[in-house]
Amino acid sequence: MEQTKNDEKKITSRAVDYSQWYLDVIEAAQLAENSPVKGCMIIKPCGYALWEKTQKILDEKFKATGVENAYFPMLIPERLLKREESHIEGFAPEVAVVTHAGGKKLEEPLILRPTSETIMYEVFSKWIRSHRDLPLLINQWANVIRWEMRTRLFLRTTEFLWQEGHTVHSTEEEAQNRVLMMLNIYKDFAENYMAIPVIPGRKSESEKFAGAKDTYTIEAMMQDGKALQFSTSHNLGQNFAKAFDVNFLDESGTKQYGWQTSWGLSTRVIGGLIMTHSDDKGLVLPPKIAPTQVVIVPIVPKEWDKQLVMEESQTVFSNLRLVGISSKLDDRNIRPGEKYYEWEKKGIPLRIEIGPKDLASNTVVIVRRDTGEKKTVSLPDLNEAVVSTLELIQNNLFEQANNRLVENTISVDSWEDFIKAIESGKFVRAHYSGSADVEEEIKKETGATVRCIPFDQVEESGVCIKSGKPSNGRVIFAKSY
RNA sequence: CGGGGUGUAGUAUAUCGGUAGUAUCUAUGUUUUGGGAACAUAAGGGCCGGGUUCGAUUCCCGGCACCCCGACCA
Repeated sequence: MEQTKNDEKKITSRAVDYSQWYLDVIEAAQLAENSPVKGCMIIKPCGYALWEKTQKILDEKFKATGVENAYFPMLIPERLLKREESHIEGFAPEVAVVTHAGGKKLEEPLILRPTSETIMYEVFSKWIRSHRDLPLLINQWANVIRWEMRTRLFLRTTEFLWQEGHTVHSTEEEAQNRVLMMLNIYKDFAENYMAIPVIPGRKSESEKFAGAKDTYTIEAMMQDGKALQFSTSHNLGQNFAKAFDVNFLDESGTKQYGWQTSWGLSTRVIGGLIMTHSDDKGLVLPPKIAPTQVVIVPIVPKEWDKQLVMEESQTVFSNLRLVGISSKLDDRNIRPGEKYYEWEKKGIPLRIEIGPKDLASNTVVIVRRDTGEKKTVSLPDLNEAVVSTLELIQNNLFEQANNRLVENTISVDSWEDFIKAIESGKFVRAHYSGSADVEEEIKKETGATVRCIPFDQVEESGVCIKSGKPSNGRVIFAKSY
């Protein structure tokens, strides 16, 4: 009991530290002083570099499946948003509206896109006439505005950056395949690049996207045990196609509505990255997402060593570039200890120290950010050692996060255990009736929601944790960001 | 929008109804450099408006901002 209490304390204090790291390490700041725009973020270069890397990796994967990039307007006529009933219901409370422009009141207000389904599908209906125009596979990198009541840096800001993919297919089956294909790309990105293990599954009725037939998600666990919806992929069915007249003539000349999907991933994942790997020393970046993978710190205690050490550092720097490692040579005139602390705080995966002692023995010292382990490596083997160590770091970070996820996921069968488990920050596998009312009740009493109906759900008869009604499988409950 | 809290230097903080202090950061100089260097000098401050008072950064009222907790959500 005492142990649990201490752990909770530790977790809480960590959660507080994260918000500090957002500012210090990632260099983003929420707009505050004298600004009417609340909860927007300024992403400075070192944070934006992470987003650029994300864009690069995803773009490549999208293009490999035939998706093309395009761009649509940020201003959307209000009437378009109203076309699909459940869509407007879901988004109306958080939409920002432009009522005046050009010095006059507008006849029809324009909304700032909270997402682009409506304006894109209005256009798609003109682009698509025949089954030969399908599938239509479009992605857009853009900003969107959602006037949330409460904001939180990176995880929920008024304006955020994201990519939103939108596709139209001639068959329901093809659309469903696309939905799962994109979810898989997100899972690959989360696990193999950001080293964040995720649980893929389907959203419950009340958590799904406004206007979708089904929403699929990958859910990650932060260090405090709370869930983060990493990204989602929606099967829109024909809901929007019917509202926006997205139709085509099939082989037999019959008019048919398209089957649509949409899928997105936002700057929220940068927050997730920080909250998954950071430790008490600061940020920890997995090598495959780190804009700078290695920092080289030359050590020059005596002036007469300086030239030799600097020359060697330059050589190491150039050699690393040859094997595709991005590195930084820190030749500032400050003490080495100060540099170590700075780069550790910024999460650079690997540090190379080069000094006179190393030159004498034709070696260098490499230090891992994740474990702090120091190793002496002979110069000719350096490139190889760096490449293999970065790989070890990448794998270790995933392992650590995955162990945490596995250890903190439990199955429970009684309401008392359920409450206890949720309070201690676990992912809980429990039986559930599937009714939205029951979910609402559980949320009110415990703060937990259905994160997803996992793909690995096993057929098993039981009774709903709250209502006692029969259920044939467990879903995942957790508190979430 | 409801409940609670806080506004002092770029940052973090202290004190006080009567000259606002410390650390850090910044600038310059000297000595330093294998885990956050030392000394010297300089620069920099009370959210906004009103009231009480001889005098307000302090007390009171109003505004604004920010933080935490709820409802909303990627």
